[in-house]
Amino acid sequence: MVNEKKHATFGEQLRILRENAGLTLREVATTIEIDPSLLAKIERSQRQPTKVLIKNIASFFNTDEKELLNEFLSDQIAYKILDEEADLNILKVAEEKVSYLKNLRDG
Amino acid sequence: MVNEKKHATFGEQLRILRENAGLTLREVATTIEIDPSLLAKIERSQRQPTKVLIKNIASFFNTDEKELLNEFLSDQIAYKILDEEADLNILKVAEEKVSYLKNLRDG
DNA sequence: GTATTTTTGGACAAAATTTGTACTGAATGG
DNA sequence: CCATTCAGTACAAATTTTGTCCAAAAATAC
Repeated sequence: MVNEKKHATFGEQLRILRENAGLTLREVATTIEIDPSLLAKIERSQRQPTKVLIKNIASFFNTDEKELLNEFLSDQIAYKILDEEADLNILKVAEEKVSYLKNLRDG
Repeated sequence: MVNEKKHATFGEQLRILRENAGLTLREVATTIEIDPSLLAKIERSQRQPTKVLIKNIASFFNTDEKELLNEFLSDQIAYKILDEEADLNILKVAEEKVSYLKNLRDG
């Protein structure tokens, strides 16, 4: 009862979307105009989607683009932490830096 | 009484270290064997330090390498959020994904 | 003032990373 | 069998990042 599917990666969520629609990689890939192999890699987080691609995916599956983009961005951060073996508390620090930098930039 | 220097960027902290030591860019740069211009850019967050460089900086200033590295990593995350104009809550999502992924990888 | 040193900023080649495709092989289902 | 789907590798092309050089600006000292 611990890890529901909620925090799957972007790729996993994409795969679920596709499988729920009962479509193959090729079917999705050709209509969004990329190589099926690339789509497969994206589903397995071996390649990163471009923003245009995320937009196309969102419209293909009729899901919210902004939400998909957020999923992708949080993926990137999660993977960075994993492969830097960084302490989770850098997230808190990062958050504080964001407001620090926003203050500098704006007010 | 709001923003103490605590959440300055990596570069700003580096600059503070250098200025507190009363040294010029050139002085620091030559002993850690980089171009002064590169060091200046790093202080202004226009270039990113490599890990080796962080190590050298830490040992030059006698500060903790791991801590400096964390500063740098949190910088990277903060800048990503800023230039993607991402919602701060992706940090929470990222944190959850980290444990999700760790679970997948390990147990 | 002007000379000297420090710092900034742009331009750019070199290096490193990422991307997307082609191709091969394994697995599955007729 | 044969056809199709997906995984996995290799690699050229594209993109991004890096580090240096140089000149201009800013600060400091004389």
